[in-house]
Amino acid sequence: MINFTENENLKTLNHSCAHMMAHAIKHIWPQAKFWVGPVVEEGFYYDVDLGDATITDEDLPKIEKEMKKIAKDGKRITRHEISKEEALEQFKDDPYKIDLIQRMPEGTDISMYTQGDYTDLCRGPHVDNEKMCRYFKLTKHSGAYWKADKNNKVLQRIYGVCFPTQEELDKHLADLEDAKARDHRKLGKDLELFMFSDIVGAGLPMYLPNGFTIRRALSDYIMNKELDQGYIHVATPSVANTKLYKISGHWDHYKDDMFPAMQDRRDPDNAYVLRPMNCPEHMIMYKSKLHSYRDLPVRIAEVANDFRFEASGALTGIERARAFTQNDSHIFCRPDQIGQEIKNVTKLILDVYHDFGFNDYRFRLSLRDPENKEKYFGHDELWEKSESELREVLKEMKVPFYEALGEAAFYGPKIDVQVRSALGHDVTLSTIQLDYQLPERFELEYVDSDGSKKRPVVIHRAILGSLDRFIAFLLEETKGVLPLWLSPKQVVIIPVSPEHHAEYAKKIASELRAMGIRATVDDRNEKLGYRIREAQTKKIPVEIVVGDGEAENNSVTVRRYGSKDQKQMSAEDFYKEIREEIASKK
RNA sequence: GCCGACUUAGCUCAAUCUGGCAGAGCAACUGAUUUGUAAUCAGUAGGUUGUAGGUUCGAUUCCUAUAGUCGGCACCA
Repeated sequence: MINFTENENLKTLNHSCAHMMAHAIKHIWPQAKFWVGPVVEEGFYYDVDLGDATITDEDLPKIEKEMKKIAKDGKRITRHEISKEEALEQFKDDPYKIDLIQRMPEGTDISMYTQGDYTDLCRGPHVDNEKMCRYFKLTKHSGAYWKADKNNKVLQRIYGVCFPTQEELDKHLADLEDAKARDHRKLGKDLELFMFSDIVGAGLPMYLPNGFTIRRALSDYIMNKELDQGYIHVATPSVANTKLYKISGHWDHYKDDMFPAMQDRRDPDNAYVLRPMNCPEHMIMYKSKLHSYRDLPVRIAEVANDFRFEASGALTGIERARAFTQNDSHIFCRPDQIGQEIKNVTKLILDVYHDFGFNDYRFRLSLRDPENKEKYFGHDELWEKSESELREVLKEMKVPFYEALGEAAFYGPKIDVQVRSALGHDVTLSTIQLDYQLPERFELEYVDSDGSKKRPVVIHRAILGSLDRFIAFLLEETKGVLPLWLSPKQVVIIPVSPEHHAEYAKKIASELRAMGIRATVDDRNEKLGYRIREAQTKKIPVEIVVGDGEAENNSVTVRRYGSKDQKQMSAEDFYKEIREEIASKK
């Protein structure tokens, strides 16, 4: 997918197109006042204040029509500069422009761009003439809070894309359509992986047999990886007393994002909540016995159900749900072990991504917002220390990363691994979080070599993130064609004649099942072509056809998903081949 | 939560704009057919049009509320 900010020519063109859209909007709504109209990864947008008017779906074609007219008219786009004072005078009736101008340094000249009867304040650059912006499409619109603050007025935001040629525009629009076909919500329905019900409730996924099979395979996979790395697995309850979250600090910081508490009917002092995360339980578990400095790190891991009352507008299939399953762990270590532990986790992440063949991900160092320090626990010195510890590890490991202010957890900075969903959402898949706060709040200790009590550090980490989000991403990456080892149905055996060959087909299936391979027989009374077609549309990785020839010499005819080639081989050879392939997780 | 839109059979969609008996394909079921690599034929059944109100002689269609879904915004420990 094209990133519009990466190509200077495309960026300029789209920015000019944003101005042309503003030009058109001004013709239709003369009262319109404009905020900003930048080029972003997915194209351009402009934020507009239309007074009491809001943009609806019907408005986009109207604006497009006016834009077409302006483009055809082909006015030159010209630049001139005025002083800050002149700008303030010229835009004195426009609070948005005043806001922008006032933030510019004293004494600087402000550049203005004029095209026909429309003039806008802008840094530029722009194309020479509006006629260059002929090949555009307005893609979506929405309300958007002024300055991204929900207490501010909602402006109307309109998104669009612009290309030098019609062909490129058409290609891009077709690509956007294709992306919709890989949406995990569509694949989840088509492949019968999971479902939702408005009676059960919004954001509460139910995994169907196929989806559950994938979850179990992923869960086994990651737990085995963790066992290799010295993790220990535990299970803790999905509800806890609110006291626990008062100690952890979540009650103050996170209550609004939790499901409402359940009050004990007999005891007004007791209430329980569905847990939004399982760190506090692991803290309590650590604290339940005395730890020697020799025993650290202790790596407590759990595939845990968590519940967060996400805003209704945030729910997105199983990518962001209100009930989900984290692949969570808390590493309790000595301060001198932090670097090595973070390195180990980073390696594990890279290892897992390699297993799944992921290439398109970015490490993000998530730091505190220096403008909003009161949002975070802990003093400056500790934050600076933690942030630089994480930064050092990434540098040392030569993992490319970028830094993002304001993305830290309230208790500490993070290393997040970001991926892009089919629809272009930037989501966190894996996370590593350094935490000095919870050990403090839970008064965790270990006995050091000199016999004194010391405070351990906690590293929170999730590799698959949540199984749910991971499945969503995996589906979109693979277009629903999962690797063999994860496929809910691995092999379907199709007897040429259900009447004559079903017995042999069932024999093959039962031999495969005895090896732990998920095999079924399709001996429905349908034509062979029909059953082949269904195996393909259900994306079953291996289909086997058996008839007289195969039954006679104990062989199978194998065809793989997406291929028209067939290969006849002995059943024994096939068993060997498929077992190796499953074991290799390819 | 905010702005905009959508919700019709198990699924994918018509009919809604302009109120007047709600249709199709696939899937399901029944029967015929007995199959060698992407859809065999015929038939049957399937709906208080998300839910609750309102307007109207009459509402899937118009209005209000509500739930869910979708695109963004905000949020995302």
